[in-house]
Amino acid sequence: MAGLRSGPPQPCGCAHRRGRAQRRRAPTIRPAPGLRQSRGWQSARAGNRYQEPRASAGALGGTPIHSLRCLPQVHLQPHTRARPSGLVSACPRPPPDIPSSAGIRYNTRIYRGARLAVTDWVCPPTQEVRPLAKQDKQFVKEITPQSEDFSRWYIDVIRKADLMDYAPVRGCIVFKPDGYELWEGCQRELDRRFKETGHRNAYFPLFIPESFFQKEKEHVEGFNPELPWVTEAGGEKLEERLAVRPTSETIIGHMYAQWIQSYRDLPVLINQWANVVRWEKRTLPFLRTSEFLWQEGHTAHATAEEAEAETRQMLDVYTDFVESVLAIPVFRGQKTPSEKFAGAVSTYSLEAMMKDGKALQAATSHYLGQNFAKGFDITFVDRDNTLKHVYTTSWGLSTRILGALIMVHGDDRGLQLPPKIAPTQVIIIPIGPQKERERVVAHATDCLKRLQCAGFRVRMDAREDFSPGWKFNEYEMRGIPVRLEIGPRDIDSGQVVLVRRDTGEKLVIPEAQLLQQLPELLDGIQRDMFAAAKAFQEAHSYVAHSLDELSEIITNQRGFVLAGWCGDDACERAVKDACGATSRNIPFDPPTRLDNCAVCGKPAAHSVWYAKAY
RNA sequence: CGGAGCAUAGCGCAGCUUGGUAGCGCGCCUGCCUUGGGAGCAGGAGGUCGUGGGUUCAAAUCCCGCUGCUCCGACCA
Repeated sequence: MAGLRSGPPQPCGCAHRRGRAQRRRAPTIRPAPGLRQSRGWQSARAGNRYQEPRASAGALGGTPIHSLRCLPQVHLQPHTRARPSGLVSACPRPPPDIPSSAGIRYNTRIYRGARLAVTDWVCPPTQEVRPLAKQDKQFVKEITPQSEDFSRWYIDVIRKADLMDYAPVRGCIVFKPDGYELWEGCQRELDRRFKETGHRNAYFPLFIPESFFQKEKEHVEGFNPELPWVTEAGGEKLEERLAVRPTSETIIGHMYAQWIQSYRDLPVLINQWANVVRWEKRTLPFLRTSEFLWQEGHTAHATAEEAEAETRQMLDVYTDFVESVLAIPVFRGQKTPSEKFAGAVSTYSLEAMMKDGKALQAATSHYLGQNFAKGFDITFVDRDNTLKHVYTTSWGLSTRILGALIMVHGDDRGLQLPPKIAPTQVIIIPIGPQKERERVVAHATDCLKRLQCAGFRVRMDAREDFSPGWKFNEYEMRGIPVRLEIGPRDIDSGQVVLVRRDTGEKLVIPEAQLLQQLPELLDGIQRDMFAAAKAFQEAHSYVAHSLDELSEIITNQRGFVLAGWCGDDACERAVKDACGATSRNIPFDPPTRLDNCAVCGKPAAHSVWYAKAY
């Protein structure tokens, strides 16, 4: 850290390089490479969850800081590096109600080969709206515009927003704190939902004996090419090589075989948070890395019906999480046989549409039937005193979802985070001349503490060595949903300025109403971000009746195309060969029914979403 | 794993064709000055040019290998 460097540079006696041109400042605004917070970063976090503020927190008024007993004292001094800690658990409160995405409904109409149209658009209540200053100016110059090169944009954003760094091992990344916090948010929300549906966490080994993979034929064929092997340890060659897990069906199956004896032991409902490794040929940060983080649920049931219900239930859990927390609309459906998980009877998926029109599988849930039960001899004695194989499921969601989060909501200014997942929901920026500074920072700190105490995730940037304008751009790039500006004029008139990241709208509200209005504002942003993503998804969803039509849309329009499918692998393959799109899934509730296979013209067994995929 | 491109200071790049002293902008450090959309002035620090070999009196520069990243294709969450 620069802040730890010692003293001013010492003049050295040796012949130092000379002749550097005199430094000239460019007249234009320049970016801040590195985005380091070198010092004086006065910030603190509140509780993990975005919640309705407590009524008892009171209105923002003249209550002195020290009267808020629930917070430790925070000393704000310029150039301190201390981060106030202990604020995290300052205000314990019950879990929030996460409204289901079912609350938002959209009416769609389908045209032949045409776009799906959105007719409902929810706007949050707004107060006074001031125009965004110099709105058309491109501030974040180091981010390639999406329209120019989407891939480049993606890489630029994740690096500038400081989410990750490349690791020295090929295809591996470091999740930096700002990126890892997003994953922690996913864990928090998902874990709660898993537990609410009766699951418990456990942890299984990273290493899997080679012989385990042989027990399920499809499984071994599916994963063999991408397994890393441990062949030597402790200076000796191993008798049996160990795979670094690509997924844990096998080793968990092995354990379940020992744990399950009777129908009374069922169901087994276990989830594991873990890292897994798949040696990928082509890697992309978050989307495809050699090692990635995920959760994998593994359950065992007495009947097929129960296992199938579990499979579908977890898909619902994922849907709720992805749509209501991440504000990413998804297409739900079943994978075609060629796209299903190696070893599964059936695979279900959520497919999300990125802003370049490509698909990203957001989560999967597999009904494994008795495939693994037979491979690993997982049996139980049923009520009728007969020995039976169990029925298993597995379901997973990985850090890949962060790539979706970025590519669904991000824009040319950088990241854009939905309030429910944003590690920081509100950034407070005190503004004012030197002589007013003490007063402004004290007031802003007061505001910070009230918001934190009310359960919001808030930070303040009171650094003096960055201009307000710089900070505005900085936090927009980092995707923080709401910026709160406090300056002398605001204090004098008892107001604060709130600025939305998603629309750029400025709202000036009385400070006394902040605690009442902020939840509405955050909810509004959450809703609008989902609605915007939904509108985009529907605007880029098409229906095709022939391979030519399908191909033309994929090539020229980008997006998802719904087409009839007879069920033959060859027809699916033909689509891929024609335009590079693969079948994403067979939707549960297709927006329209198609009578004939788009490729061969035979009666269609299903309607399938096709798209180019990540 | 095939095809292409890139690798020089924290970041973005020039220098390479035609071998000979390591350069620019931003950032960083010090001081002053400033703060409602990326301010200004002055001074300063920082690079064995990805890595290993070769050619040469001499290599960032020429040649070969390796590694990593990016893009395009085949495989996948």
